[in-house]
Amino acid sequence: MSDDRLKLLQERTRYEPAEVESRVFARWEGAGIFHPDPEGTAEENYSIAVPPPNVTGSLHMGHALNGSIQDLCIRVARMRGRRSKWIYGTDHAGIATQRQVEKALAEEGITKEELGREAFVERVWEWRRVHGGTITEQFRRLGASLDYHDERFTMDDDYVRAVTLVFVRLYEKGLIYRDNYIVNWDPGLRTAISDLEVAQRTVEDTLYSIDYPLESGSGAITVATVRPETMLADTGIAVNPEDERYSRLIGETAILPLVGRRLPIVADEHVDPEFGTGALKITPGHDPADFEIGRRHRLDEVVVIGEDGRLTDAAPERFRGMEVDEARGAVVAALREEGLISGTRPYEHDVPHSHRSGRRVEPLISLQWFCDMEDLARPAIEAVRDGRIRFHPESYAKVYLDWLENIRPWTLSRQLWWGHQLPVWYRGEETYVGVDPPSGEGWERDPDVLDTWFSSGLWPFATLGWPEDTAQLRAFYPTDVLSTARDIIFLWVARMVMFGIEFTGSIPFTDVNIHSVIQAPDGRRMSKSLGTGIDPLDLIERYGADALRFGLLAMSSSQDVRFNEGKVQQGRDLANKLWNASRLILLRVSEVEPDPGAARELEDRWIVSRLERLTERVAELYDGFRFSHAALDLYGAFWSELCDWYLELAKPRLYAEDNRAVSGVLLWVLERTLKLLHPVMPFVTEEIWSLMPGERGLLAAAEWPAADPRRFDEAVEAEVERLIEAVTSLRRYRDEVGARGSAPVRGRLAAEGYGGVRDHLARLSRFELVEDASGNGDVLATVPIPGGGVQVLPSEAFDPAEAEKRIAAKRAQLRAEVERAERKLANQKFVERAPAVVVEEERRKLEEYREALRRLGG
RNA sequence: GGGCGCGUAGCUCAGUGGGAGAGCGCUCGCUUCACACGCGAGAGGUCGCUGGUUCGAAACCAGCCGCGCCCACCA
Repeated sequence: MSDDRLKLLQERTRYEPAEVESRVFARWEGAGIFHPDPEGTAEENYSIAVPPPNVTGSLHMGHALNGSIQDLCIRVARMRGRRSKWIYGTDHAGIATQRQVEKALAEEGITKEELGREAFVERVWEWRRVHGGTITEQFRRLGASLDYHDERFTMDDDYVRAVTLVFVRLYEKGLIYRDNYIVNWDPGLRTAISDLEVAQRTVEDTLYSIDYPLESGSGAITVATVRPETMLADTGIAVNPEDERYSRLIGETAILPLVGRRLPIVADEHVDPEFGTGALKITPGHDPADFEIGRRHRLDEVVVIGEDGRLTDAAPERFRGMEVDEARGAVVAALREEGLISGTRPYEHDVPHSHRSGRRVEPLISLQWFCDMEDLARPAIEAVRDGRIRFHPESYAKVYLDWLENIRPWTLSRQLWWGHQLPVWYRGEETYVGVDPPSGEGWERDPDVLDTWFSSGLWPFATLGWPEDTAQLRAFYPTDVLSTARDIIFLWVARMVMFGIEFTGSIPFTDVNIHSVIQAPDGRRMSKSLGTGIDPLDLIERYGADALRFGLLAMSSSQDVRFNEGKVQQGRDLANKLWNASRLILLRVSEVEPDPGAARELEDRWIVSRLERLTERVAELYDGFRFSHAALDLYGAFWSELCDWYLELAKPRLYAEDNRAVSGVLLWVLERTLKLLHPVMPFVTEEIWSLMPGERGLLAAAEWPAADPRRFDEAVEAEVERLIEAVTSLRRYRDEVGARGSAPVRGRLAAEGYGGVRDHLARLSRFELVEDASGNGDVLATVPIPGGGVQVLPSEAFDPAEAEKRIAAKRAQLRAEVERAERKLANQKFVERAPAVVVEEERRKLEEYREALRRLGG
């Protein structure tokens, strides 16, 4: 080791992530291990496509968690010797990005309309040039081993061509079509949005009862509505066919107040006779349910609320041009005047809101582009049903299947400027859809762009060069794992499966990992607007990237989990402990090869056995997507078994003049530990790896260890287990009797089976074990240990009076245990029906307690 | 309305049929030559409630209470 590195080890008693991380990251990138050559087949290689972050976004806790998970997977695969590519890139994020730029323009006092489409789009590109690199830099800080050399963007020319081609092919297949259909209109963004971009919110409304006179003149039919202004677009009334109150009115006609339109009264199953008056006004133009009913009964479709949120010319003149809220008041007032409002009551219900703008969605009939999903869904359902794609946890397969089995058409077009413009041109009545613009004069291109998630659906293969048959595609598609939070299972995961199968003939990945949602510490959603967000970069600065990674992995066990900074601290402590354990080893060992075969002593064979088991367990947990268990098991095994016990047991030999044998074991132990921990904490492990003797290359590219069951040793584990129990028992005694400082308690070993570990027992418990045969006269107490006890003899270490009190307490405790076990064994049913081993174990314990009690003179 | 998940130590969470666990916090003791981001020893829980299955339930079943999320065209 070079002198300055040696000095660093000697002097630095704390691990300092800030100093290490950038240096280590540069070594990884310099070695090119994140950028595999596109060779071999996807079968033998390994790949993950990152969920592309919004191009102008910055790293939030969800990114940090999912980044930690994916990086762990990629690093394990890479160490297993598979050519591993973590596909990187960013998403143009249509609505989100357009809004950001619009906001920035607003601050300059310009609207996008003043700028014009072309100039506006140029501004967005400019925005991306300025802000687009932020999140990439942040992923580096996290240690993410993404393939940064091969960064994609959903608005790259190649990517746009792939998107266009997919649209054209689906159009040619007849799945994409243009239609007048009821859509979710976002009045804030002035665009149609899909069902998945709508969220229900509970709203306090007024439910109005309105009388609609019958044409026959024989009274009126009363309907209930929370949207009286939409009555101007009513084209029918529906009642339940089973509802006897209204059966005589079916086929009759009502007259729409304020408008005078004739409204047929129809029978439809959808109407709930129990609700309101049991009569439903039908507004096909402004209510999705009414739209369906209207189509079933061939009712007229009238649109009175325009895309600008104002009443259209289809409304009576006095209401035209009014905003919706204004119109509501005006309509109610007009109805009141005519005495047609027969009741009002407060009414709480769920109302669709735009996920993006937060505005109440205005359902209206609009001419949009749609994609029929049923044909695409069928094979995507099959892929999960037959297990070619597996969800982790499994329960999400059901969520996915339920959605696909009831899938509805997808509203594709968005009235935005930033995004993939539809490859559609019109000329009079003609429509042209194609990859290349039409020839001839007079064609006008559809101004709309595609839903952002349309291009996202192509992510795993469009990033690799599809539709060209590229080496990248052959080497890395299909990918292996897709990891994400549950909120985009439908928006993204399902659509990738559908598009993947449709356009490549292959499922896009085999395993879908759905990770926890991390909430704010108080249980609310973590969000910037609520002020509940916690910045992962801030945590990296305070605790280090390894600490953050460990903490996030450790806390992400169930569906939702509260952010717990303590877990990040635990990660920092672990990194520090690892650093210090390494200092102990590396500053003392002889320069020998790491060698588990050098394990001769009991404790050596014990730690080797334990680490082999840990190796097996960790691989199981990593492969089973149980990352929190893996992180915490590694923590526990390293801290307790390795540091608290093995290193303490090995110290005397490490400090001895000839420490070659133990050095071989220690180096092997360290090597194995670093490898197992590397996917969780890549920086600190890589740094320590570089300080180990010998020329060993990068840990990130080192060979992943396979557990060797031949080195499992139950007998040795049991023996050390006994030793640990005995040491703990003696230490407890010391503590209880108030033994002073490091003064040894004198004692006489009166227990079987400690021949080989007598010195360990004495040293770790701070007892002086003497061979004193001078009778039992001065035995102050007997401390029970497995297989016997230790007779305590007078010494300078403590006051005997204290000891007597303690023994009395212990006797009482043992008597209680004996009684409990006796009671259990007296139960005939237990003895007869419980498995023999269980009963036997209970008998064994009883004997043990009796024996211990007897030794204490009870 | 349907579905998923959660309710275990003061806090955040493990534990899915054989005597309640971890980290933090708390108490006591320790300048023990890797680490005070440390070492040692403790205290602390009728495992949401009620029934049931079982020799045995925190775990399995049923019902209830509370909380979170997703899906859904009762105006």
